[in-house]
Amino acid sequence: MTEIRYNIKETEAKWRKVWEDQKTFEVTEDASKPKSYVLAMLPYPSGRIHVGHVRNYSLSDVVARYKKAKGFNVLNPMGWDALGLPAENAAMERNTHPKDWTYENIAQMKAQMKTMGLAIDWSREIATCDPDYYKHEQKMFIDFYKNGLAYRKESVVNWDPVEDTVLANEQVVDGKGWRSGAPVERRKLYQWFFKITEFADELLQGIKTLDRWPDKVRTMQTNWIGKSQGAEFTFNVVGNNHQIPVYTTRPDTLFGASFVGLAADHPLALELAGSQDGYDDFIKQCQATGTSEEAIEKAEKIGFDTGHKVAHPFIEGKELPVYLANFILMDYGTGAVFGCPAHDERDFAFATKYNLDIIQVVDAKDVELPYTDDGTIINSEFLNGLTKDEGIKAAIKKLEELKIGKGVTNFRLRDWGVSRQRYWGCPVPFIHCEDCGLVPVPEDQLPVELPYDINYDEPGNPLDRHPTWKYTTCPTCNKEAVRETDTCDTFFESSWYFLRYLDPKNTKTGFSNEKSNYWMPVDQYIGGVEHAVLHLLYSRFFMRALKKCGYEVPDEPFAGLFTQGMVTHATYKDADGNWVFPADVENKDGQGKNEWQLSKTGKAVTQGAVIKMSKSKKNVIDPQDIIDTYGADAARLFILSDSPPERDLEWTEGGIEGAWRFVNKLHRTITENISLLPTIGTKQPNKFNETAQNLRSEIHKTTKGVADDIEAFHMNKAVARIRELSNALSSFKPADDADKWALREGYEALVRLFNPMMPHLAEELWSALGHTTILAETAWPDVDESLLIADSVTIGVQVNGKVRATITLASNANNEEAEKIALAEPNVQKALEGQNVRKVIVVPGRIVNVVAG
RNA sequence: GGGGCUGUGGCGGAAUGGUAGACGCUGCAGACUUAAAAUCUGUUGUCCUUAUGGACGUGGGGGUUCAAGUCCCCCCAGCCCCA
Repeated sequence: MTEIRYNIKETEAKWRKVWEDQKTFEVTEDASKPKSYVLAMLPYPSGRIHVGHVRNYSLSDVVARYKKAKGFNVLNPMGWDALGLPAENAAMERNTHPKDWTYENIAQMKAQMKTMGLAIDWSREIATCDPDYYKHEQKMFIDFYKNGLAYRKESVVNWDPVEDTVLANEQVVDGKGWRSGAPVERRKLYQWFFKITEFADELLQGIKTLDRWPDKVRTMQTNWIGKSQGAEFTFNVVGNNHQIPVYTTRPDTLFGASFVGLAADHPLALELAGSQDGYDDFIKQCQATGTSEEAIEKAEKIGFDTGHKVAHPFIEGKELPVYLANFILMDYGTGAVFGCPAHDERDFAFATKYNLDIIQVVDAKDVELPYTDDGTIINSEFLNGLTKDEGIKAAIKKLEELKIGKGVTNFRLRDWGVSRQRYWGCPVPFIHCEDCGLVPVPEDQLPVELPYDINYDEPGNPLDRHPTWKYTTCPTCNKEAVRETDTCDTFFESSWYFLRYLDPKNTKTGFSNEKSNYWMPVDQYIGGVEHAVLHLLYSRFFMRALKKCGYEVPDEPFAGLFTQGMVTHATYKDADGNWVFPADVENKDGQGKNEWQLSKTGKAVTQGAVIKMSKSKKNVIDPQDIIDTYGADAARLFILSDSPPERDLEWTEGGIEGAWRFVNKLHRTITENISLLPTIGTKQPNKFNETAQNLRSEIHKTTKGVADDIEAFHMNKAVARIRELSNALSSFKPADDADKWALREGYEALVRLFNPMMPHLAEELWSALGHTTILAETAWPDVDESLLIADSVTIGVQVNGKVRATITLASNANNEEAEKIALAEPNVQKALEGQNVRKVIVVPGRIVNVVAG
C-alpha cells in the first residue's frame, strides 16, 4: 500500500484560497434563515498574534462553522481596535508615526490570522482609527451631548507632572506615574463625561435578563454598579447657618457618631478652615494622593480639624467636630460623611489617630472593635434592641420626621470620564468660542480628522501645540475659535464596533436601523474575562444611550457571553537568573525528567511556575511558529482539546505534537480506506449485522453528543468524542456491502463533526470522499433517533454500596428481572455469604444495589 | 477583610447523586525495521495476590443517603475580583 503523505501546508493554503475565491463566509441579510451573530472581541493591533488570540478565534470559529452547518445565516466579522496609547509609545520609542505603525501592524496581524483559516467575512473588516469609522462616533458624541448624555465638568485627575499628562488609575503605580516614575498629583481639569449614571438602575436590572452570561461577570457588574440604600441628611454647623449634607449607608449607627468628615475639595472646606494655619499644607498633601479607591485606601488617613462643630441631630446638646479628611471623595455621595469609629475600620483608624471618641452602638459579643457586622443596637435611645436593618429603617423614619433627611438610593457607579489628553484617539468634536461657548462641530464638517504632521519633541498633547489644526472659526458666529484638543477614551470605539460591522461601508450613518434590527443582538460574544466590567458595561450603556438618541438598537448588545481562560506556560531561568524562552530550552536526556537545558549550549536551566504568558517572563510561544510547523488545524485542535475553554490552558510542547499526530492519523486512515467504500449515493441497505448496527449507533450518538458539547462550549469533550468515533471506525473491518455502507456513513459524519475544529483537513477529506460541494457549506449530519436507543445496557451491581459485578440486560428489562439477574451473579452471592438480603434498590439503566446485613 | 472560582492518576482532564479515572499526553512491553524515526498492538491510580479476586482511593475532617468527586457544615491550599 502506498502511503499518501498529508501535505499540510499546501492543503491548508489550497482550501483557504477556495473559501476566499468563493466568498464562502461573506453574508448578507437573509430573512429566510435564522441569523446568528458570532463575535470575538476585536484585537488591538500589536503586530503579532499571541496564543490568547488563537484560543479566542478558535472558539469563535467553532461556533461560527457549527452554526452555519446547522442552517443559520452566520455573521462572523473581524476588525481592529486601532487607537490608543501603545501606538504613541511606539512612535516615541522608534521615531515612527502612530498611524504608520498601526497600519503596518494591522497588515502583519491580518496575514497571520489568515493562516488560521477562520470563517470570517473579511469584507466587513474595520479599523477604528479610520476617519470613516470615528466620523460616526463623533456624530454619536454630539447626539449624546444634545440629549444630555455628554457633558463637561471640572474634575480631579491623576496628573503626571513630568509627562505633562493625565493618567488613568491603572497607570498610577505606588502613587507614581508608570512611565516617568514621578509622584502623581491630583489636579482639577475640565473633562468630558458620559452620563452612564443616568442608566445605573436600568443597567443593574438588565443584568437579570442576561441568562447566557457567566454568573461571575454578572456579579462583577452588579458590584461595580454598587446600588446601596442609605440616608441623606444635613448637619447644622454651630455658630453660623451653614449646613453639611451627608450620605450614609448606616444611619443606624448615628448615635455612635464622633466626627463629621469633609472632602478636601468640599465647597465648604475653604470657608470653614481656609483661614487656619496649616490649611494650605494639608490641601497639598491631599493632592499628592491618587484618585482611585485603592490609592485612597492604601494612603495614610489624614485629617485637618476645621475648629467648627455641628449639632448631633438626635442628641440634644451634643456637638461633633468637623474635619477635612483625605479619604473622602467629593465625587461620591455628598462629599461628606459622619464617622462612627466603633463600626467602621476607616473611621476607627482616624479616631485613634486624632483621639476622638469611640462609642459602641452595636453589640459585638466579645469581638474587638471596630465591628462592622450585624448585631443588636445598644446605647442608641429609640433604636435600642433593633437589628441593623430595623435600625436603618427606624433612623430614616426619624430623620424624615425631623425634616432633615430622607432615605436615598446611591450608586457606586460614577459617570464615565472620556477625555484623554492624547493624540492617537478620536477627537472630541467640539469648538470653544469666546462668545458662543461650547459649540458642536456641524455634521457636514465631520469627521474632525487627526492631523498627520505632529511630533513628540515635547511632553504633553501634540494636538494642543499643533500650529494650525487647533485654530478654526466658530460655526455659529464665524469668529476665531479653537478646537477641543481632548480625544476620546478608546473604550468609546469598542462600545459600538459590533454595530459598524453590520454596515461597514455606510457613509451616511454608523449603521442602518434595518441592519441593526436584522442582526442585533450579538448571539455569542467571546473574549477574555478582563473585560468583564468596563468594556461590557460601557457597551450596555451605549445601547441605552443610542436608543435615547433615536438609533434602533436592543437594550442588551450581547445575548450570550463566553469568557475564556488565560493561556499559561512554564517559566525557565538560566544559572544567572535570567528568564529564558521555552523555544530555547530542551529536556535533558529527553527522559521527561524535570531537568532542562539550553538547546544550543547545554547549560542547565531551571523550570519555574506555570503562569500566564508574558513577555517580561519570556514564557511565550509564537503561535505563528506552531502554525508554520504543525499547521493551523493541529494548532486549533490542541488549543481546543485538552482544557475546558473557561479554564486556564497550559501550553505544552507534547500536547501540540499529539494533536498533529491525530491530524495525520485521520488523513491516513480515511484516505487508505476510501477504495473500500461504496460510491456516494449508494442506497442504504435494508439490513445491517450487529457490529455494523452498533457502529451506526455510535456514529449517531457521537453526532448528537458533539453538537450538544459545542453548544455548551465543552469543546474538549467534543474532541474526545470525535477521537472515540475515529478509534471505532479505525478498528471496524467491513465484511460485506452493508458494513461498507456503514463505514462510509461513519467517515462522512466524522469529517463533518471535526470540521469546526479542523476545517482544512475536513474540507480535504470531504473532497477525497468524492464530494464536489464545499464542506463549509454542508449541513450537520442528521441524527437517526432510533439508533440512539440501545437494545441492551450494562450496569453495575453493588452490595452495600460496593460494586461487586456488572450485568448486561435488555434495556426494557423490568426491575424484577434485573434483581434476579443481579442476585444470580456468583460474585454477588459470594459477597452476600452469611448475610440476609434486606432490600434491593433497582434504578433502571443505572444500578442495582443490594442492601444486606 | 468581603465575594467568587478551583482542588480527581506521573500530567491535561471525564463522570444527570448510581460501574470514578472517558479521551489524550507521558511511561513500559511487544510487532515492523539491518537500525532509528514514523506507524501498529497491548499495558499504565496505589497496595496485596500466580490468577480469579480483594483492600485503599477524588485537598483534610465531619454529616445526609441504599448509594457522595457530586449535596450540607467546618478547615486547608491556590487563583481571580472587590476593598
